[in-house]
Amino acid sequence: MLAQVRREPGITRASVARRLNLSTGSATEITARLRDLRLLTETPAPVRGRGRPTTVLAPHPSGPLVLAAELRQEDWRCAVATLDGRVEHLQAGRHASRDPGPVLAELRQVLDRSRRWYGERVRAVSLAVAATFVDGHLVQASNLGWGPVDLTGLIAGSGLPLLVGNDATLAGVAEARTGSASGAATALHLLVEVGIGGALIVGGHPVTGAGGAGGEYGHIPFGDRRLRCPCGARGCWDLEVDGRALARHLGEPPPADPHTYMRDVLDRAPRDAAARRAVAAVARALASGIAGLVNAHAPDVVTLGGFAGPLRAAAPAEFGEAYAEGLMTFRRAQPPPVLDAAHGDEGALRGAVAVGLDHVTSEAALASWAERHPR
Amino acid sequence: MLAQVRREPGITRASVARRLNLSTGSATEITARLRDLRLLTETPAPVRGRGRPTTVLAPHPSGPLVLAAELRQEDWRCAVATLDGRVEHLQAGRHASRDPGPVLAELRQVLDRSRRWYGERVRAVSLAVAATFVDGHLVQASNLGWGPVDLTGLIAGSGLPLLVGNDATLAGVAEARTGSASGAATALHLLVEVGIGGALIVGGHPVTGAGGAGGEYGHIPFGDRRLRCPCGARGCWDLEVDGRALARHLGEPPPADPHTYMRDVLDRAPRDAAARRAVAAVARALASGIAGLVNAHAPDVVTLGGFAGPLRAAAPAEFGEAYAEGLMTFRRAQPPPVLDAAHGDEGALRGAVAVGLDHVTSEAALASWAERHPR
DNA sequence: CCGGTTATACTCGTTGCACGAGCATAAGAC
DNA sequence: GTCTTATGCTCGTGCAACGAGTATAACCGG
Repeated sequence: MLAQVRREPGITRASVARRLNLSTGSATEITARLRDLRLLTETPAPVRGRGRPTTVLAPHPSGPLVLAAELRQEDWRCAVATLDGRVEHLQAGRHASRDPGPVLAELRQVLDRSRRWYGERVRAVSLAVAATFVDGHLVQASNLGWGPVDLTGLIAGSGLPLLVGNDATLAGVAEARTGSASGAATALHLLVEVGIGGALIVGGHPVTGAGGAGGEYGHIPFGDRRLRCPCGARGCWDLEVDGRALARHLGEPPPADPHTYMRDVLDRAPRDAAARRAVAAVARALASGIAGLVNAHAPDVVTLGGFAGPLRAAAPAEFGEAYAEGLMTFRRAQPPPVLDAAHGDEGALRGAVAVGLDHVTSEAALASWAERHPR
Repeated sequence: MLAQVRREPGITRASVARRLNLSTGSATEITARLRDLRLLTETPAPVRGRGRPTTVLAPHPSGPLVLAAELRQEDWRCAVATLDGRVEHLQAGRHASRDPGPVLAELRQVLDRSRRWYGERVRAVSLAVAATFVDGHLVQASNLGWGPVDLTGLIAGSGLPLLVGNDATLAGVAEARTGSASGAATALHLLVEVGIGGALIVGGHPVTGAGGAGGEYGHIPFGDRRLRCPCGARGCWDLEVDGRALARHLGEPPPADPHTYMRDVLDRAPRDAAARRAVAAVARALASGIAGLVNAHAPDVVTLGGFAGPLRAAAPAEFGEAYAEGLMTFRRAQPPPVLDAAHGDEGALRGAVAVGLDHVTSEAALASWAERHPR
């Protein structure tokens, strides 16, 4: 029932019962239990037509919460979410420094303040970072210029679970749950920022492999094997689809900030033929790689985040052509649609919220919540 | 409990109870129910040490069965399996023709005979074919030289479910359940025959995407973009890792039968320097692609089927080097082990059995079985 | 304003399933 | 021959959901 409330916030009790094939008796009983546990409340629903009015199910005003935060290249954000998945932004800011220490100290302050404010209601803290994680440990964040960093200090002493995840993976989760890929059993999300990240989402859950270290789609060798990637491998797709690739095509030196560089080139592409050609080449590399991944995984839908959408928009013909050419013939009749992400740059944060709520509504977490709120 | 019996055939009732944290009362009750339903039988277990002797749980002698068959390039096989996953081969033979009609007619005869013999016990028919399936329909079997073929005729009129799957995918399932990758949460299986197929197996289930059309790992563009693949795309990995690739490296024309050709080249590689070099090049292409997939999916283990194992064995140094070079630096400390498949060329058939048993032990199928065997 | 219609909620007895405590049983150990 | 150990069986208990029947709250039409 909690899952249903999350899928359709503002749903009425009667509809939930229908969706879950519950008898009215069971619905009564279950809602009463959830109300007593301070998980849900019922408020009279606006009446529509005949029949006895039903109630709208909503998160309990003193029910569990998830704190979610996102660390991006230049800034950070913090938000709080209720059981229905509604997100309220709390605070945001630019990093005070390029080093992990001050950045984490600032985030810790914000999290501490929020925890004090919401008290026992906070049941999990969920973090999205543009970084590679192995077994919940940040091993590398090339975007932020960080090596291995211990994030557990952010909530040390609170006893709360700290959930961490890659930003592209979490954005993919958000798209699959409530975004452009909602309803798709298998979805592929690709996020171009500096390099390319992504995730295959099956049944709403990312396929992240051993230790959650999967989703490094940027390091599949779709590119030129003569190019060495900072990751250590050769021919990485990463090198073909971001600002560094644009600079190579334009015969310019590698940009210090590939992110800003790409924005500039995309901006001037409509007027500048050379920029237009470079963008088209990158769009082709993106589309042809996507086609390869579609061949391998047959997603129902592909979603594009970050610069991936604008790249396609800037060279739609080349993108479409390379996508079609890269597909196996039998897939060309009904290729998976390639859609722009619905969540924009909120995706990673909303994905972190989703994962946090998954945890909070897990069997075990609900049991521990029930112990604290007896009767 | 049925799942546990399948995971550990020959397990005793007492151990099952321990594994599932069942009280002795529940174990008594559940086994009694399953016995009455003709799903399990209990036979006295060989005594070991003190204590009251327990019983071994085994499939009921008139319990449900799965018929499994595999269609390969030149031959076919048919087997029957009980709930504990034990497989008994029934019949095998070479194809009478290269056309689907006679081949399917022969297989249909064999299946019909088996169905008559086992009667109502047969609850599913599961098929492994070296082919691409979309929504359960065979759309292409380039290996067999078939286009779209309707397989439902194989069991028409029986009312049984026909489960179909790609051979590489099913072999991967077998490896993940009971083979070299058993216990791995995420496993990658790669099968080299003509071209390369594979599957990512998460929690024992293949990630097959929309309509089950995934797993076409051979058509990821890891290769030379100038080469056009029969599949319609360019630069497919397929073209780099099979007999056709060996022929290109040896400067010979594309072989009519890449399968036999590869066996020949592998055979003479120890004596023939040119063959050795060609094999090494192919082993490198294989390993470097595997490394790319490991970067993307972070499997716990990679298993090699078909010619993939022999290719590595013929050029272990080159394979290992290309594998390591293709990995992201942070993965090199503990790269996923690359193991030869444990099931050999039985993999696909055993995978088909596994999928068939999954179906037979599903909630719905057990309910329908229970209706037929009341009390 | 009042019975009829409709949609939903509440009550209560029933059912299914597993648990746990206590007792029974079958083997080896002393 | 008893003791110990491991397991199986019986039975009363509890939980969760169901279904049938009843109650309630809105609209509708006269």
